[in-house]
Amino acid sequence: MPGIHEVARVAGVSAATVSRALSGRGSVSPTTRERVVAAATELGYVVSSSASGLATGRTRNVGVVIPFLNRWFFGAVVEGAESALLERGYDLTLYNLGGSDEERRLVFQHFLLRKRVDAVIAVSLELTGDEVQRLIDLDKPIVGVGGPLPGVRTLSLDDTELGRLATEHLLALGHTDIAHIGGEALEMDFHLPTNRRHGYEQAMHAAGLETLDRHFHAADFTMEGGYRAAKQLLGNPSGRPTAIFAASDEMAIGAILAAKDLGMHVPGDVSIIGIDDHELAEFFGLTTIAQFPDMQGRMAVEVLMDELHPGERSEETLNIDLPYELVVRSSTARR
Amino acid sequence: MPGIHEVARVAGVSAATVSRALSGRGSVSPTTRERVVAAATELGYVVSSSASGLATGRTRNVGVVIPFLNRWFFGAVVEGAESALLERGYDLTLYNLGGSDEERRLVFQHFLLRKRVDAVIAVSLELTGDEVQRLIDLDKPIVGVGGPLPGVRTLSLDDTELGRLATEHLLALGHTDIAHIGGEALEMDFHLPTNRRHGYEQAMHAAGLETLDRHFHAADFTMEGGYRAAKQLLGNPSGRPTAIFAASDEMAIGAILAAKDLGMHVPGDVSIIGIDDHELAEFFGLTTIAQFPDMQGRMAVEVLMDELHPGERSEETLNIDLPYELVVRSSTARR
DNA sequence: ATGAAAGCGCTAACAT
DNA sequence: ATGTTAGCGCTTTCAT
Repeated sequence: MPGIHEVARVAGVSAATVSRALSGRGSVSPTTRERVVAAATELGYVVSSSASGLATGRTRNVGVVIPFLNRWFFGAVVEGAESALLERGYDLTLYNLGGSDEERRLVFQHFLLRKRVDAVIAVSLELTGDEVQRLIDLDKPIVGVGGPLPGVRTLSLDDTELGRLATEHLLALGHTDIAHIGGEALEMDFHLPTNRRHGYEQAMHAAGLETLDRHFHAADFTMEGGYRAAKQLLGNPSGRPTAIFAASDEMAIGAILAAKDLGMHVPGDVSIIGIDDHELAEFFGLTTIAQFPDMQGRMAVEVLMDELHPGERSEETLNIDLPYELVVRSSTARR
Repeated sequence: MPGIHEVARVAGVSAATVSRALSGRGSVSPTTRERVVAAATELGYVVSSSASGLATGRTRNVGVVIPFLNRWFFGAVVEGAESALLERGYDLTLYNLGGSDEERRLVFQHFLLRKRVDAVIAVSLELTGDEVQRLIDLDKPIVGVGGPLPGVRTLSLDDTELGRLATEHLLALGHTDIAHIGGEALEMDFHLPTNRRHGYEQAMHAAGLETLDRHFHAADFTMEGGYRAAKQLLGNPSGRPTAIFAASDEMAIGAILAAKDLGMHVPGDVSIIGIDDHELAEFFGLTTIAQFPDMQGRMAVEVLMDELHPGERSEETLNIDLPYELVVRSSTARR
């Protein structure tokens, strides 16, 4: 493992010049640069990130903190972030807070803080004021995905608007008996389920319709939860809704399967819409509102880079609305 | 951000003693240790991993290289590895090779090598001899999950045995017309699909049965692929199989949905078995052979730690067979 | 058991 | 444009 001095020797220059030539900082004549690059390549030289990090205070490494990895949404966000970081020469170190509170404490007390990361991306995580403060104290940029987090730049969806849009799609198709499968309000998820439900209620009321208690069921964002909720909703032949808006695609797919098991046709007997554009949505012909988690990961990286390398225009918006898009497939139809 | 000297000052000792007290290396009297720990806690001191890494040559960081993140199996492996690493005070930096060859080249030439990781876990990845050699040259332990990799310690399933077991389960239930939905042989997946198919063939032949060409379909390991393959297999009422062994749960679930769409009952008209114990398997009542990806991640970490901290007994086995288990649910039944 | 001092490999002022 | 030099913050001999 050759060091910078060996490269310097081979190229016939000083270590400082090698550093400049390879990092692009400072000026180096084209010819020397060429010789240095050649020497480095020949020797297979790669900088030591510890040494470079110690000297500069920058690690070229970003910490990504998520509540679980093994869900479609989170996996996709991480994937997007990873590839965006790689392009910029950054590494991604992953902190999965899935487990215990102990795990969470550890990550904050020891890991994030041990000068290993230059910045943090917090996905769907409600950080305590204290946790945020520690990071701010360290001068480490943070960006939240799925915020908002107090005092932190955040990318988030307008969940109320999403709920409204989904409901309006069903209303526009002539449905009036529209049920909603919502999420249980989890601490970690901010007010996502509540906001989507509000959007649903607003759209219903704006259309002059009542929202019935028996047309709402809460589930846990899984296929099985959606299946069970839909069985309840559709089980009683009298007064069953003609359309269901589920707060996630997995629940919506569960609802489709429940309808089928009840001998109903989708969308003939009941229209179903979800939110996500989950990888399985297309296979099930699910109409949904796409969010783009991988793009969310990429965007988070871009925001960070703005703060890390304050160059041209750095937007000062604290909270950025994420894009979404209605994707109409075959699970919704006119009444 | 206090440094080690500040802690030393507060505790009234030298920096060297702080280092010893906090790292556990070298001897420190219990009372001094206590004072040091108190001072460190009070100041909120955390070591700089760059400085520590530079001084010791160890980073307490492990690189995990995977072909995609956003598949159940890989997510689970990473989750398992992450939590095992966290427990041991290690970080995990993630390299997702999903994308281009360029991405892969970058990761190997620049990232893994830039002295940022102490070891590498390669999941379901066929590394070239050259890639393996570079890592070995750097004295970085590697362990493969889903190997085998040439000259590398590997954890892997006996896929032939898995194929045989799944098939034998169906045979034991009295089935003789057993079809197989296999995987396309992908470069990245070693010979996994081929081996599972061999197991199927061996079990059939051992039972004195023929394997029919029309009872085999290859798919792409997705639900949709399994759905399509099953439609082919079951579409023709004459000569249709009474049981299907799919090489993955996602394909098996696709097959269940296909059977239902054809008006067939599972397991009444057709028994279906998969491999994985995917998170959705229970919901679909799928009989399957469980592999335990999160445990695979944990085991990979343990093997690495054995090499990183050669303590007591370090097994010299190059290739470790992973455990699996038949999980019988409601998708298989007697003929 | 503890301290002093050398250095891990690089970068960034400062000179030239 | 390039070289010299002084650290970055820790760990680890080597003394004591």
